[in-house]
Amino acid sequence: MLDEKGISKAVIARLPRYYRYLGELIEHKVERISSNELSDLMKVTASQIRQDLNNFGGFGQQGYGYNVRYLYNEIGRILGLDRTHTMIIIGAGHLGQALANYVKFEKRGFKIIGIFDVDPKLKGKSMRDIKIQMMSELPQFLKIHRVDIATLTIPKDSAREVADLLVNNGVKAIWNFAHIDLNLVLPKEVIVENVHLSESLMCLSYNLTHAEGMQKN
Amino acid sequence: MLDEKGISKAVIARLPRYYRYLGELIEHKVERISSNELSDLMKVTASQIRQDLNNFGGFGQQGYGYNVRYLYNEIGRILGLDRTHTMIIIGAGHLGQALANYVKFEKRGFKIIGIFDVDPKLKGKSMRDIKIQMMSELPQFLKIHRVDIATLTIPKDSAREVADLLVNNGVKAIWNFAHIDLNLVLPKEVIVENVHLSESLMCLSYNLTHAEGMQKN
DNA sequence: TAGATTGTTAATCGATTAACAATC
DNA sequence: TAGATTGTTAATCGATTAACAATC
Repeated sequence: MLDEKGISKAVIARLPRYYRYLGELIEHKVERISSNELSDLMKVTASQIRQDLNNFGGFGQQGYGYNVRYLYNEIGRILGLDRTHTMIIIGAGHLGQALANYVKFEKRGFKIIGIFDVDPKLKGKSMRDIKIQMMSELPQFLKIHRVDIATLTIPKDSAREVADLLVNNGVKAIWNFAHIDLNLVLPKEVIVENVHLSESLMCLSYNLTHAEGMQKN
Repeated sequence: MLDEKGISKAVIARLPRYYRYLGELIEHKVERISSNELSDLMKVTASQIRQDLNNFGGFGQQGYGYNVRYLYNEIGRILGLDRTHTMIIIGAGHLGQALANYVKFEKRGFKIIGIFDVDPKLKGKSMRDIKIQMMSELPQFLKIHRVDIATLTIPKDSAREVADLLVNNGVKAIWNFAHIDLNLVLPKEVIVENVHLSESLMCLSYNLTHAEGMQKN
């Protein structure tokens, strides 16, 4: 396996999309594909596909192209989808529920082992066979269970405090839906992936407002 | 107002974050800020801040910096947050409910005027005073109401068909949560903003898997 | 006025695309 | 073998950063 260090964020962000298209090709029983055919399908340059993949190793064969299933598995491995990641969800509101109920995550190896909320009304209730626990039970839970990823679907005001608690109890990665840049306030070795839905909607609004004069890039 | 055409996606994507920080500064009663102070706060270069803002006009003053509230309002205007956008939600599952219940969208001018689903069990039920309607009622609804944005929180398999229906009935922008690149299958003048949550989670997984050898950029 | 800080041009850096030799 | 297509180097393009004159 070649060195996978120093890969740019842009490349990494494209991998899941390659993975998705390859998965669909498998569903359609396609066995091999050239960078040119994939380029047509995904509307990116063949050059970019080859460059991106060669960051991680030579997965293709001259004169043949890429074996779809092999490449799919390799990208899955690069993305860490060949392992199981344990996950907890903090915040059992609608968004937390939406994520907890999203079955496909389980299929990709993200196993939800706990759901937490501050609301006493939710005490004892369950989501997908997982009992909702109170936040006060979280520290003890973290002492017993290894948690790879904590998903934060809580209001921004409590996000920092909760994130600190998680990090102090050994959580190494946070999937953050609160409107705060947790990466700036947590130790830099903690992995934070921010999902800012309102910012996505604002970009849509920008494009809608400035329609007709299509922006480049 | 200066020309706002030809702004790169990277710049646009940063505007909501400036907007958020400026909003917080207003909450903290900060009246003025220099690109250098904002740079410290947001961990981007002062140069980038000045370059980004100057794509849209000179909002600052030499020797003074930027007036926080003025800049906030200007960026809001650039993002189209000074108008009201009508929005419908297609798919009243957990994610659709999460978005429908997110009060802040309303505050920013995104007004939900309809929620649709295929599930007859949801018929007659309401979310935030908005009655859930059946998909069969959608075409008629679109003839009566101007819809700026359609939010798609439905499975990927029906997404394309529904998107076509929306576009054929005059919807110009789609906020897409289904795992399909609708921008590639719809007419190019239709504005599509994709939110692929599973791809975000995969990036997190990548970083977790390759931790210690931190990636650049 | 002097000091501060912008707006903007120029320099650098990195990412994307093109080209082609290597090779299946 | 001949044709196809990769892996990889080189060229281009665009985005970021640095520098500084303009000016409040």
